[in-house]
Amino acid sequence: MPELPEVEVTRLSFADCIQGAHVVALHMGKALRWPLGVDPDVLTGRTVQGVRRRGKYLLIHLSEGLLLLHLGMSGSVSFLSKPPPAGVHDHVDLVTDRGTLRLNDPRRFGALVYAASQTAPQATKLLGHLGMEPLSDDFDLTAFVQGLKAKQAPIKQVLLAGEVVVGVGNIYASEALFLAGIRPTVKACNISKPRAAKLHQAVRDVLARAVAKGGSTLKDFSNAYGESGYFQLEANVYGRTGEPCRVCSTPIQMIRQGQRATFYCPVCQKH
DNA sequence: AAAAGCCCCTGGATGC
DNA sequence: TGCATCCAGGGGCTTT
Repeated sequence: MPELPEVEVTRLSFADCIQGAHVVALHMGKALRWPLGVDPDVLTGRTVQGVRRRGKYLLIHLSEGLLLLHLGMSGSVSFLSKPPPAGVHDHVDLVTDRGTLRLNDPRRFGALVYAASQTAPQATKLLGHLGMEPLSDDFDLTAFVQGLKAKQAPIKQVLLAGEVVVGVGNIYASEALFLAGIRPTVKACNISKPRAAKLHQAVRDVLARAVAKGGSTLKDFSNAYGESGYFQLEANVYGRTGEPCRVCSTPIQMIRQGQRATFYCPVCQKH
């Protein structure tokens, strides 16, 4: 999926358009990861009050209740004033009087879930365990260091798990660890405070840069206007197995951690 | 309690 | 060209 930058760019691309709109209908096609959890018809007439983001979830706040939208691995949304007939992978149409928010998701790992409130069980189940927001003031260095101290797992997997910090997906986890000079296999609790501080900064930097570039490292990502950002941001290690490190020319290595690929430079990331 | 594995699903790339 | 295999941005759930 889309990692945090892509989700944030997606949010920015339709939040202003849909704010204040009235829901006309909600059409759900093929099953996504979870059922909506409510009769779609009950949403008709409610007002969209705003779109926020928590981790990789988009929170579409209604005059009553909210919709949790996740793009999964392959989801993208578009906001259309005159939507063409739904294609095979278009699974959600949130029709409003300002336009239709359409979810296209070939792999259907995405989800749209209704929650009566942010503290309702449907919401807390998905959001309750999430860690700090890396691009907000919430991302406190001391709390980050303490969070890492509490984890025995390899740092790459701790970043991915989203319990310490959210939004770092498989690409940016490798990229942030490269920037911080940390080997992905190191136990999180064994990272010294100064090195954790470097990682803290690296996570912020890599995500903020990607947002500024329009969420660009993903090869088939496009925002709600259908504009794509095809590898505008150069990866240092991700997907570069065997290619020379941009700093020291050592071939980049690929390993597997928790059935996900991890890339690193064995020289720049010694431990 | 925490960490590791297991799936969900489809399409594109690669290999024989 | 055709078919089989592998791989992919996530993450909740089940098993160790």
